[in-house]
Amino acid sequence: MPDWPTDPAQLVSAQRLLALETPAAWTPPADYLVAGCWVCFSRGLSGPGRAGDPAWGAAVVLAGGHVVGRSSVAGVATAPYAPGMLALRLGPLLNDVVRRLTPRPDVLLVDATGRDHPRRAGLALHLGAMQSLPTVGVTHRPLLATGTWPADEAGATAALIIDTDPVASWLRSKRGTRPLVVHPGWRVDLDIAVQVVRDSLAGRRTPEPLRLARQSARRARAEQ
DNA sequence: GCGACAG
DNA sequence: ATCTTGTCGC
Repeated sequence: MPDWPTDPAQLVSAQRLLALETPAAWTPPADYLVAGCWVCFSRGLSGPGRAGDPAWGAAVVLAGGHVVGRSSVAGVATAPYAPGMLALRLGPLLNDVVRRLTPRPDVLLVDATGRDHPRRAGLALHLGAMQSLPTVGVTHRPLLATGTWPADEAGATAALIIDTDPVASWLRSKRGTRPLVVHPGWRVDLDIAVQVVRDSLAGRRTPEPLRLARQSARRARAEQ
């Protein structure tokens, strides 16, 4: 496995190569294991931050709605946040958390974009490629893509496009709440990405693997 | 030139 | 991103 890029020029170059790759499409098996990963920072931190910011990462694996594995780690951010460069800030820590995760999930949810990115290679795609793991991105809003919201009905979707390319999808995960953005990641296409997120909702707005990973990361922070 | 900009 | 607080609608 190659090392995680450590400077902006290296990341941009890695993203350009990543965008050209065409790995075999993945489809979920019956009773697949779905994981989520999350990073949280010190309370009160605001703005883009900087390299060395204390950070806590966690990942949770679910099987049929039950937690079957967890990992968490205390570490640091490796760069300030900049749009299109999130992988430089969070990549090494998330890579570490996911590497320690057992059992190995079939698919991983990441709070980041995929093809909705200046070089069509957001962190959800990048993390999956580094881990050889199918990934799905879930964010509150698009990075570059545009599209109107879906109907206010649970499960409704609407296209998010860059130029004419559908790169992500709005998904109304719960009626009466803001829709999520679902991003196909490594080895996952748009329809499968939406299916995986719908499968993991458990009636809430936020997919259960991400909600539990966030909870786990905050718990790790509280123990410091 | 200006604003917007995953987390 | 993170956090609190308040307010509204069911």
